[in-house]
Amino acid sequence: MRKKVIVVLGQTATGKSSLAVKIALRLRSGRSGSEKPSGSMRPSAQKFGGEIISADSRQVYKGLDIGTGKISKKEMKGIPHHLLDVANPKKQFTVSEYKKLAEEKIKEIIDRKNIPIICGGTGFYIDAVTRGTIFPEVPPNNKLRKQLVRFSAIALFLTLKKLDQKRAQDIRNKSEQNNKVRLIRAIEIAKALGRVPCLETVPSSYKFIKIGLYLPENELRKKIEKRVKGMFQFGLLREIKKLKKSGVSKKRFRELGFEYNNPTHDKVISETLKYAKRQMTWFKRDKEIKWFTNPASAFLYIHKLLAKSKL
RNA sequence: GCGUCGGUCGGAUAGCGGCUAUUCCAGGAGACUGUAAAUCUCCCGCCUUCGGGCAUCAGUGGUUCGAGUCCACUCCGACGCA
Repeated sequence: MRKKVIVVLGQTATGKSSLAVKIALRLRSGRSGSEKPSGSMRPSAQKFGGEIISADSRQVYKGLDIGTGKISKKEMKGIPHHLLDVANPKKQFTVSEYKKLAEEKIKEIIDRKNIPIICGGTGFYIDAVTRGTIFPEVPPNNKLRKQLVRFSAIALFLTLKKLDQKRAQDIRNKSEQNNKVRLIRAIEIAKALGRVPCLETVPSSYKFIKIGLYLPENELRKKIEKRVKGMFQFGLLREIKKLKKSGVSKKRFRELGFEYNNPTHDKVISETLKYAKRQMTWFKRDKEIKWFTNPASAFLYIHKLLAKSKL
C-alpha cells in the first residue's frame, strides 16, 4: 500500500499552519498512547508522529519571517518543520530545487516511521511534488536571460518557434505568447537541450491526501487585516530594512512580493487579498482537494481517515 | 458680486471639431513545463442568440454635414480680487 502524505493547503491566513501542527500532534499522541504513556520523555515518543514540510515559496528564505507570516518556534509546539530557512534571499530558489528537497524530506520522514504533512499556499510547489511533474534539467542561465529580456514578446516567440516548433505551438494562447518570462524559460531550455521536452508526470509512490482550508471573503479579509496589523507591530519595517542592508536588491524584493518603499498597512492588505485570489485560481483546478471552512472539521476528517487505516 | 480655471466609467487621468473616448489604479474571470506573492491574458455603462445592438463626457439650448471638444445660459467645485 502506498504511504500516505497529508497536504494542508489553502489561501494565506486561513490557519493552515496551526491545523498542520494539530494534526501532527494528534498523530504523535495517538501512537504514544497505544504504547502506554509511561515513557513520554523518551525520544521514541516522537515515533509515528507527524512532521511538517512547508510549501511556501517565500518562507524557504532565511530572514523573511514577519513578512511571510512564518510560524514561530513556539507555535511549532515541538513538531519538526522542514524547508523553512533553507535558501538565501539574495539568490533565486526554484520549484525544481523545492521538489528535490521536498521529496528527500518525505522519504526521510517515512523512514523514520512518521507521516509527512506538506503545508503551504504555493500551489505550484505543491503540484510539483504531488503530481510528480518532471522538470527539464536545465538550470537558470542568467546571462542568456539578461540578453533575452531586451527583446519583445513577439521576437521571443519567433525565436522559440525557430528553435522548437512544437513548444511554440503549445504556447498558443495570448496569455502565454505575451509572457516573456515563460518564453525566455522555454528558449533557455530549447537552447540547452535542443528542444523543450514534453511535460511528463510519473505516478507517485505516495498517496496524497489534500485538505484545503477555505474562508468566506469577509472573514478572510478580517483575518488578513489582523495578520497585517501584527506584522507591523512585530517589526515588518525593521525586517525589510535589515534585508535591504544585507544586500537584497530592489529587483529581488519585487520578486519576493514586497513593496520596497515603505509599505503601508492598506497596501499590504490589498496586495495580500489579491494574492489570496490568485492562490484560489490555482487551487480551483485541483479536484482532489477536499475543502473545509472549519479547521476543526478538517481535523476530524483526517482523524477518521487515519483511524480507519489503522495508523 | 466680479474674474480665472475646471466638472470625462468606482477613483485618478488623456482627448480640445471627424466617426472605435485613452491610460493607470481598484474590481472580476482565467492561464501556468525550474522567477509563482513572479509573469501573462481577457472583462470591467446597459442589453446580447457573442455576430453585434444601444447609451454616454454636469445640465439645457445653440452653431455645424459632424460636438467631451466651439458658443450661450444654468448648476457644482477650486483659486484670485473685492
